[in-house]
Amino acid sequence: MKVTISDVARLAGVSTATVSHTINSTRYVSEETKEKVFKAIAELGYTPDASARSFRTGKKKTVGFIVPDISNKFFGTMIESVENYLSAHGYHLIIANTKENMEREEKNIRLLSAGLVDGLLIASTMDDFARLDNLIPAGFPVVLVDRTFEAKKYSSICVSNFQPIYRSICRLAGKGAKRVGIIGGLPRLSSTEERISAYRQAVADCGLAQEEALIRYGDSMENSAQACLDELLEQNCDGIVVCQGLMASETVIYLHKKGIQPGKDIELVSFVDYDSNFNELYANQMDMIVQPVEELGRAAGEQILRRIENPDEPVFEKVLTSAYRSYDALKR
Amino acid sequence: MKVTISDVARLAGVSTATVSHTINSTRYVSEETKEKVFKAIAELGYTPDASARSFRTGKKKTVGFIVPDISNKFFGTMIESVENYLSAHGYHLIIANTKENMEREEKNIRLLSAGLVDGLLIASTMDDFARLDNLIPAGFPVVLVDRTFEAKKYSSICVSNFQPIYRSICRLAGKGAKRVGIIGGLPRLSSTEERISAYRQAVADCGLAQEEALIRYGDSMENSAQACLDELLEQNCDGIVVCQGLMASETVIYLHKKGIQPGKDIELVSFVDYDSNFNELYANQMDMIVQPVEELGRAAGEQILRRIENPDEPVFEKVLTSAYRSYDALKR
DNA sequence: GTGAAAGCGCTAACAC
DNA sequence: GTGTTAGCGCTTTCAC
Repeated sequence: MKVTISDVARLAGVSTATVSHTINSTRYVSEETKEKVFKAIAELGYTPDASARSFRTGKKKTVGFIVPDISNKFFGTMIESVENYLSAHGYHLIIANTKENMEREEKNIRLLSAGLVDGLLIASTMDDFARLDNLIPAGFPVVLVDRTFEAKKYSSICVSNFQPIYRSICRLAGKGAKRVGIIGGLPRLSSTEERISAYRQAVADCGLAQEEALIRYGDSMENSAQACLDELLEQNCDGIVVCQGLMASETVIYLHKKGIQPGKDIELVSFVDYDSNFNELYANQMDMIVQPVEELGRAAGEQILRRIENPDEPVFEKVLTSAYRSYDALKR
Repeated sequence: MKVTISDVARLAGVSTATVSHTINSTRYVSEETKEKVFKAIAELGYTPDASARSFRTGKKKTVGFIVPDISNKFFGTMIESVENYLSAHGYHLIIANTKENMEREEKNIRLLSAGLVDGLLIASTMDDFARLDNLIPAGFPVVLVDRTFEAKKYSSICVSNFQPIYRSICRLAGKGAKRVGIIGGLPRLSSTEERISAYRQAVADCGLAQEEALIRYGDSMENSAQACLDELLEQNCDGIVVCQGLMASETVIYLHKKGIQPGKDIELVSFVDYDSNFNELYANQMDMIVQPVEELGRAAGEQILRRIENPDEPVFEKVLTSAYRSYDALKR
């Protein structure tokens, strides 16, 4: 049978209140009483029941993380970093995978916010802020991660998308490129939108070809880059920018198969996933944009705990910057 | 304020019992009563409180997964597959990352099994079964994943380790290799042990060099393969077997940097992570062992739910087999 | 076909 | 310095 706090109290010859207070150090208990209590606990092998406790206190010590694609290295590393921060602060992490599917996101937010977690980290795949907002109970702690919305109702931790793209286009222009294509992620995401708009602006500013056919969108899942590449190569691009890590590795492989060498036959700039081994292999053939994933995760963990512990703090926005690794720097 | 079941009952003019039964379809309720109840629920925006419910019923509808390294593609894909199965069956997944650290595993098992989850999936990093076993409350549903122990006390889902290694050594021998080295994972793990013992046996059976210096161990985390490789190359190996995906990619990169080409200058066999893009890039230069990660995850989810729902079923063991991709098959 | 009420295990206000 | 006890929101037995 399950051993409860009353069993411990009985054996130790004290009240349940005293047991509770000894366990939680929540009021003074004399040394000798403490000792009796701990002895009884050990003897019975008592462990406080977490679900009774969270029911009583209303705190679950648990955070939910709505992720678009767990098996993606970018999010995998982020999850690791979040989990690391949370567990160091006594919280647990519940993962929900949406596979970039809005219905799944909807369902998961609903389930998790209904008393399962104290707060929610969301890397949303929603196209519509209102649809997301409707799911969230009033006052429920939420932090948006990696992807945000116009309406600044919730705190967010993102990475600057404009700057690295703008910079990369200018670099390609400086090296003589005339027709630079771009492969973006899902068009509905804030990150994609920012990147594409940076592209448009840079292409205009640098006097490069401005054609809609040079802008392609993948879905950032397995095998979505090839079709985009075919279309881009047909346009005789002399430069390509790839906006996501998985698609970047697919690009590299596909070009390799076609015998097209980055840095020689075509200029390539890619978002690469943190610590992906591709970085190493292609570091001297293409420019890389490396997002600070671990910092993203840490900051997200930090913010959600803040909001949980102090829900009335004003909305907070953090924008981190990516590292830009130019391959020219590596040639001597 | 939080709206509770009594608020709904009051507004609908029925008892809390009726509300509960309507929500859960747990006894007959007349159509008109149902209607009143649902109307009240909608009006108040009522959501049953998950933590009250799990406190009352003792079921959390949550499974914990103790993972050695979340950011590793192998486990990332596995987590995805587990989460997929669980969420389809109304369960949530709590992730705990141990970073191959036994103390962290200990702490996490203790925390999670104390009323936070209904069952535990463990890819254990423990060297000692007793140490693991001590942490688990009697009768608590546990399924071991990917790594198991001599004592068959818990159900397990693993991948056959002996066969692919044995086979690969024989293949290398058949191609004329004389000195085949191996890079194993953490020596304390069952998977490593099985692989190394397959290696020893194959090397003996095939008449290859049997030297302890040909057996090296990495820790399967970032940057652990290089040192092993240096030592192995010094031994003038003509073949190398790498027992883990991350170390395999590091191997490929390191050899590339040193100008050593797999399949030409040296024979290479690697465990590669499912769907890692390296597969594509090196498919015609080295043999690959691909583990059925998704099936592993699905089977693990299936088994843990079985044990949760029927704790008295006998212990179950499943051993899946890896795919072997020989690169010779690709040359015409 | 529905209601009343006990009680899951714990915390915390109140009392002494 | 410690004990008594109400009650968190729900499910479920028992009763009608």
